[in-house]
Amino acid sequence: MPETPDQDAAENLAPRSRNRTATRDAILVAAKAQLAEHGFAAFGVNAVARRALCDKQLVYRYFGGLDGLIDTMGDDLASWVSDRLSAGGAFPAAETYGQRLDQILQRYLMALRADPLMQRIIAWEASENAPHVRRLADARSRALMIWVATMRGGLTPRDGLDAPALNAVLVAAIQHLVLCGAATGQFISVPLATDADWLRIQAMVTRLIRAMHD
Amino acid sequence: MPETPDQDAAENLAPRSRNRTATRDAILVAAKAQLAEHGFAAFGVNAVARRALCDKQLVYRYFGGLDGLIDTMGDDLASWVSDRLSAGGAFPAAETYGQRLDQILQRYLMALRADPLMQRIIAWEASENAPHVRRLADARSRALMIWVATMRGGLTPRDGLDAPALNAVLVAAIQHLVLCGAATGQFISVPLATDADWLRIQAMVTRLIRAMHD
DNA sequence: TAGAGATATCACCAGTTGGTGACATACGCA
DNA sequence: TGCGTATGTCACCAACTGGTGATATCTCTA
Repeated sequence: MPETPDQDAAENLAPRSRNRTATRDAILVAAKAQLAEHGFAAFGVNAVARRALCDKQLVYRYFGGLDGLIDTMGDDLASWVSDRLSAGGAFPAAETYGQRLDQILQRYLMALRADPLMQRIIAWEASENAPHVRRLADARSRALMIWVATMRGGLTPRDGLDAPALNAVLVAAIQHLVLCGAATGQFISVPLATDADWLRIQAMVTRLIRAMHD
Repeated sequence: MPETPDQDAAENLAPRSRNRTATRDAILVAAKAQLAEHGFAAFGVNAVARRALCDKQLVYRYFGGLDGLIDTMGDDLASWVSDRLSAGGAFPAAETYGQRLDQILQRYLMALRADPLMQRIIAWEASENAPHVRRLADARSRALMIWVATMRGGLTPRDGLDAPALNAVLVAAIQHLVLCGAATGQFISVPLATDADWLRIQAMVTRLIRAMHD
């Protein structure tokens, strides 16, 4: 992921002096920002507290440590995911399952590209199997699948097609390309920086879905 | 990735007392083993030296620090990649570019599944953009592309197909699925543990290639 | 206004990290 | 044989980590 300049300054507006819920929120916000900007390698109690401009003791008091904090982030994630993914408004009508799947995956790709926090969580998920990561990843995965189920409507895939396997392949490809694109701007010599670059990938996804579903 | 029990014992056979090249090799072996087993989060001068059963000072003396060590690992990687990928012997004859691509990707998937070190490097590559990681990743990517070019033979993709984009999508999917499978044993509810699980994915890859190339 | 309870801060711990300089020891060459 | 050098070891540094107990300070209630 690209290194962004530190902006460890206070990202809280209110004075928030001696206000428990406000401090708690500030810590949560700081945690998300820290993870999004600096990745899981630099994610810890000290870093979060420093960023939230409060003592790390409060992280222990209000969340019971990093694990509790991560769990809380996971709880947040559900609504957050659907917010981000629904940001583009309702889908246009789709006649086939394939068309709807294409709409879903295109939107997922766009949302993921614009969302460093989600990228970081996915990268974390693919790198480690520590229990807290699992919980975060599960929360993310669950939220995603609920959203997909909602968006699918009454459409069903055609017979003789291993739809779950196809979905896995396409979602995995999208996630990996977004991660690598964010990190290095390319993938096996295919550029992944500009919108035009991504249009090639998006077109390929559409083409693959058409070939399998139509 | 699954946690494997520590086997930090000596993985060196010879007494290797006061033998520079042997010590150097031992450090290199230890570095690879450390990265493969415990991931990049636990990868550092201290861990490697501890594992190689020597003083960390020697890592600095013989490699000029972690960066030099990683660079040397990258140099090794080239031959290592082609060794692993060529392990299955020559490919059977292929009539079309699509058939050959399928053979290549199937073998890549198998090799990757069996290779924790490569998995770790890929995960690292997708997570960070630090300069040393870049060099490792570049070495890996370059070796892979050389191998693919060699294996491709004189076959060419058909017109009107964005072959690089298709390759990017398929390789990305394979890498991501292998990573997530190794870490959690599944991906969006599709199991990725047994050989039978992977057969579903492999069949889907074949099907996608056929649809695009034949 | 006085006190109690909540909120925040500080000081400290043991352990780890990356990194360096000084020292001991064994080997090979004169 | 003795000596220089390559090899290996040890001790140390500052900085950081996760984690905890004691203390200060504010706020609200009685």
